[in-house]
Amino acid sequence: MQEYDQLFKTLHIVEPLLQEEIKKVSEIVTIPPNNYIVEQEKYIKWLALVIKGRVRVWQENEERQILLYYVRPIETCVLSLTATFRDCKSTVYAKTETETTIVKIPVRYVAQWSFVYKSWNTFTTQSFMSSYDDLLESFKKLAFHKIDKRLYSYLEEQVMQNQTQIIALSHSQLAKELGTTREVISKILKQFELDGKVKLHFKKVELLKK
Amino acid sequence: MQEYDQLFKTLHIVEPLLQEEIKKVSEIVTIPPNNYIVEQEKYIKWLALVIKGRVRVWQENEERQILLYYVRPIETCVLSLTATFRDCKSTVYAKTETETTIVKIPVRYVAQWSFVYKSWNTFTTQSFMSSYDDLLESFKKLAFHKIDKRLYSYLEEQVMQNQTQIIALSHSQLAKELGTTREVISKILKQFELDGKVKLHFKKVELLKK
DNA sequence: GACGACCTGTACCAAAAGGTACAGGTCGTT
DNA sequence: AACGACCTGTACCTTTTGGTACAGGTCGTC
Repeated sequence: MQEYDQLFKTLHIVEPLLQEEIKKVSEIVTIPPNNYIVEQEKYIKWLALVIKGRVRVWQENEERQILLYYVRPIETCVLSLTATFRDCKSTVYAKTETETTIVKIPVRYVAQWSFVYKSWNTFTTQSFMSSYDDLLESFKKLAFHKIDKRLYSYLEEQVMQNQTQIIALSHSQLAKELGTTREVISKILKQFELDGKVKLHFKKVELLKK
Repeated sequence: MQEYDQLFKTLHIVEPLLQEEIKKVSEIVTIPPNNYIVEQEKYIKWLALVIKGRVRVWQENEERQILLYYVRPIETCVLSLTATFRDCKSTVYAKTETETTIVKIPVRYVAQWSFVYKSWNTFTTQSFMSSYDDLLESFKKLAFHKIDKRLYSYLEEQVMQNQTQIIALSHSQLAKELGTTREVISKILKQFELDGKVKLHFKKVELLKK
């Protein structure tokens, strides 16, 4: 299967035995947009590797949400990974944003392989590290930057990842990404527009190049 | 050496070969209070395991600080651990708060052992996971809770960890822990006192039992 | 016991962020 | 083209947090 070959190549999984095992125990599924992958307080039974599509991962409380990160091909959701090892409840939400294809690997193999196969060990370790660093960076931004700066960073990030100057999100969606309210986003965006940083369209923000 | 035996026991390091290796390549050092262990932007050459004492780990920018966590016996600083694996620059500060004894293990062994020794693998993995979860929890608090609630949580946390109702920190030290300013802390603490939640002393806060 | 360094409390003001209310716009559907 | 659902802009107000200024307290030490 072509999906597996791509997966192995990207993750540098070279051991034939490991490749065999993955093919044997995993399952490839395609999920429509707007479906939950993990829900808060639910147990996670498998590790998900995203092959195609995009998954949004966030935290929420009663009245707010805040984005943690997006999972794109081919990354793995590290939350999923920590949950995998501890076999415990998830404290975050993950939902598909586009049609998404994932490889599901049952929990019990994940830890065991990391001791047997060097490339699996490397992959899981690397995953952890980069996620930890990312989270640390997010923490710092949240602690020290005001919302306007965080919003601008967010827009830049989106532009870079999607390779287009248009961010197709409404103000209230942006508010959810940043853990704030619609009005705040509206005001800041309007100010950005006055400053010549963005151009506003209906349900779209265009980031103007400097 | 008694320090090593305690270390092995706590970390469940059972392999005689690994115990040998650790003794051979590591170094035990005792550091006076208020010394930096890692500094932002500096390369980390070894992994530190705290055997005795207490290390404060935080982030800062121009005008503020915010606590990430404390390292106590026997935990390891995961930042140190991620840095260990990626052999890259640290983005946080770590400083001893009391006289602290640490075991220094050179970077190059840490990754390599985790593939050879099951207990080392388990230790590093567990370390990662719990740190990731902790950070996630901190992120959530920072995103959703107001300062008064975060301050109260912080006080409760200190009481639990130190086994005393007295938190021996000045208002400005508390402000640094939570990434805010002295005045804000003073006001909130005064309100807590009026509410009968705490009793204020000079450079000390006493958390009253409910 | 006088001095300096640092701590605490608070009045007052400013900035940032959040919330209410409402006017008007966009767009898909019927 | 009319309706409803949702989006955008904004005036206005409140709450939260931050910053200035200063009065007075605590404590070590010389």
